[in-house]
Amino acid sequence: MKYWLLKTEPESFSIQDLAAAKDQTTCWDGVRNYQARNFMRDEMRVGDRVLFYHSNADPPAIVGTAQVVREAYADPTAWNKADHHFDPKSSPDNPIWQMVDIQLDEIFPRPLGLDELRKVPTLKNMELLRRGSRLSVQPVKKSEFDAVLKLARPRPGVAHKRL
DNA sequence: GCCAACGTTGGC
DNA sequence: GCCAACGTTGGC
Repeated sequence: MKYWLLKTEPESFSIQDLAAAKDQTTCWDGVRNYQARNFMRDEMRVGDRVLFYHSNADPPAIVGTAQVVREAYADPTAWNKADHHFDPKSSPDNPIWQMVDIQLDEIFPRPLGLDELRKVPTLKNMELLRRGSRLSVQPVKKSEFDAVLKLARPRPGVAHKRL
């Protein structure tokens, strides 16, 4: 099983939006970066765990977790002229861009801001915390994922409430 | 709103 | 295939 971090601007799609979605599931459309697409297309598998990150937020923070429930398939927003992420190079015959489906696991009791994450030794080399890191789909190490979960729990050993 | 850090584009 | 110009991302 692999671990990932997905970025989203909460103004366009937040973890609260995911919680309100049908089956608490959404397609992750709009990715228009080849490296990010390749991670989704080539490596993401059903059951992989996802850290949900709010960028351009106050504070920028990891706000919860999700899991992959459908593997990569064509992103139709790329061939919709009216869509903000329209790409003329993409078509139903040659989709280029792909997306996965994710389902909410939990919203953390509190957001884990960048400043707090930077204090955790285990997360020192996390891609998210690297200077100039802009990739919207990032691999996360198991040790990093576990450290984030530990930070999110109110107290060790207390089971979290599942939504 | 600034700007550093990237990715992409297009002339050559 | 180089690389300058340009656009975007995203923390601050």
